[in-house]
Amino acid sequence: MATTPSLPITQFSPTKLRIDTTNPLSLLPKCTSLRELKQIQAFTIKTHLLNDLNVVTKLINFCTQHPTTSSMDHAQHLFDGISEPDTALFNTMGRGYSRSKTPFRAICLFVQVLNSGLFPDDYTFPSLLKSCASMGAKALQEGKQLHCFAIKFGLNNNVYVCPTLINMYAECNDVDAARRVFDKISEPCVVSYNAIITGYARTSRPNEALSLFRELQERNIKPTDVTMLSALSSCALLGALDLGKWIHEYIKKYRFDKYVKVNTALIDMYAKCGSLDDAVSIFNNMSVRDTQAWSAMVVAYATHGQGYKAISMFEEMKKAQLSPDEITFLGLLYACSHTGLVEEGCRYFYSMRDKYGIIPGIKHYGCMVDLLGRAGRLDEAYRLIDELPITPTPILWRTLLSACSSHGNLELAKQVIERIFELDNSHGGDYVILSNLCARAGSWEDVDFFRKLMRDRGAVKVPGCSSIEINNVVHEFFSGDGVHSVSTDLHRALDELVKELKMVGYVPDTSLVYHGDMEDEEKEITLRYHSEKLAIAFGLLNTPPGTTIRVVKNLRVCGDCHSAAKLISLIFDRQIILRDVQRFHHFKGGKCSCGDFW
DNA sequence: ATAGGGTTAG
Repeated sequence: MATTPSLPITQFSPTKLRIDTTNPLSLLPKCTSLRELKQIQAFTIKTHLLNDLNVVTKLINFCTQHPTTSSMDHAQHLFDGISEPDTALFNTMGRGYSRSKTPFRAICLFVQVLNSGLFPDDYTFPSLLKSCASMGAKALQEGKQLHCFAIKFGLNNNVYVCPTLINMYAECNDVDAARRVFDKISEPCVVSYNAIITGYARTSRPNEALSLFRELQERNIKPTDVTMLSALSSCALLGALDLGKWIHEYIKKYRFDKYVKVNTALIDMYAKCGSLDDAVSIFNNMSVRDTQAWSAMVVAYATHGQGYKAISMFEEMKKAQLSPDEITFLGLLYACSHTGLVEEGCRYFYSMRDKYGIIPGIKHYGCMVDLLGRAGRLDEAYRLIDELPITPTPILWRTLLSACSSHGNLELAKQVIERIFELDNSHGGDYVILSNLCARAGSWEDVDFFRKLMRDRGAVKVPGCSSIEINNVVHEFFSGDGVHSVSTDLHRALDELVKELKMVGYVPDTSLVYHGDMEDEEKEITLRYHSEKLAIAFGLLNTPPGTTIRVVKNLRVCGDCHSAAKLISLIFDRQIILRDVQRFHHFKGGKCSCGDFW
C-alpha cells in the first residue's frame, strides 16, 4: 500500500517555496502534522510573532482541530506561554478541550475568562454547552448556569447559541426545558428544529418529534439529513411503517440517500417496523457501508429471531475489513442468547476485550445474564451479576428474574427480588412475576404476601397496550378493554374467534392470569381481551384476506396470546408480525420465528 | 475560531 510521504523539512524553507517570511502563518493550510506545526512555530519565534495573540490563536486552533494527547499538550504549552490571553484565545482553547472530550477543563477555562474581566462572546458558548451536553444529566446545573450567563451577556438569542442551548438541555435529560428555549425563538432555523426533534426522538417521545417535523415542513423550512435521522428514529419507536415509507420516498426525492447515516437509519426503521426484507434491501443497495450500517443489520437479524444470519453478518463484516464496535457486540450477544448459542456467546464475549480491546459495558453483561439464564445456568448468571466490576442496575437483576420465572426456580427468584428491592421496589411487574411463580408452585400464602406488598407500596404494573396501523391510522388497545363494558362487534368477533381456535386444539392458559381469586371462566375472559388479541382480531376484521397483520406491543407478549397467534396464522392463512418490547415474532403457518424460545 | 446526528441488554 502506498503511503503519503511526510513532507521533508526543506520544503518549508522560505527560500525554496518563496514564502513571505514575515508571514509564516500562510504555511498553516498546508500543514499536516504536529511536527510540521512545530517547524512553522519556529519561524514565528524567529520573526518575533509568537507573542502575537492572533498568531498563537491560529497555532492552537490547528492543534485542536483533530485533538490527540500530544497535540493538546502542545496547545496547552502554547497557551501557558501567553500572559494576557484575550477572549478569542480562551474560546479556541476551550473548544479544544470540548473536542478532546475533557469538558470539565473547558468549563474551568470559562471561569478564568470571567475572572480576567473579559467578556464572553458568541463563540464562547457553543463549545461550553456542548461540553455540558457530553456529560449528560450530571452537568445540568452547569448548563443552567451557562444559560444564565448567555442571557446576562445578551447572547441567548444568538443563532449559534440557541441550538446548542436546546441540545444541552435535551442531552442533560430535560427535554421540556429544551422545548421552552425552542418556543422562545421567533424564527427558529432548521438547526434549532433538528436539536429539539432529536431531543424528543432520543427520549422516546416520537409523537412530539414528528409533530415538529410536520410543523417544519408547513413552514417551508428545508429539512437536512439530520432531520431525516430523527424522523426515521421516531417512526422506528412507533413502529409506524406507512409513515416510515413516506419519509423514505421523501428521502429519495431530495437525495438524502447519499448519506450513509440516513441509510443506516432507514435499515433500523424498516427492521423496527417489522419489514426485515426492506431493511436488507436498503443494506444491499448501499455503495458505502460503515461499522454502524453493519451493526444495524446484526441487530436487525437478531431481533427478528435470525440468530445465525446475525452471526454471519458479523463474520462478513470482518471480511470487509471493518472493526466491530460495542453495538455490534450487543447485537451479536443478543443473537446468541435468543438462539440458545451459549458457548459461542461466551466466546464472543471474551473476544470483545481480548481481540478488539472493547471493555464490556453494563448492557453486554445484561446479554450474558440473559444468555446464561435462558440456558438454565441460573447460578452462573447470579454470580456474574454479583461479581460485576460495575454497579448492577435493577434491569440486570430483572433479566435474571425472568429467567428464574421461565425455569420455575422460585427459590432463586426470591433471592433475586430482594436484590431488586434494594435498588427499586416500585416496579409492579416484578411482584407479578413472583406472585405467578408462587401460584405455579401452589404456594398461595406467598401469592397473597406479594400481592399485598405490591398494593402497600403502591407499585403499579404498566397496562398492556397493543397497536395496529391501518390506513395511516394507529388503533390502540389496552388489556382488558371491554371486559366490563358492553360488548362491541370486535368483542363478538373475538368470542367467535376463540371458539374456532378451541376447535383446533387451543386451550386458554389461565394459569398465566394474575388474579388468583377469580373463577376460571372469568380468568378466561380476562385472557381473551388481552391487548394483543384485540389488536390481531381488529386486524383480521379490517384488512383484506391474506394481508400481513402487524402489531406492536408495549410489554412482552403473553404466552397464551403467543399460542393463539400461532393458530390464527394457520387457520386464517395470515402472516402476523408482532413486535413486543424486546423482539419480533413472525407467525406463519402455525409456527413462530422465535421457536417458542423468548 | 462559532450549531444539530443513526444503531444500545429486559
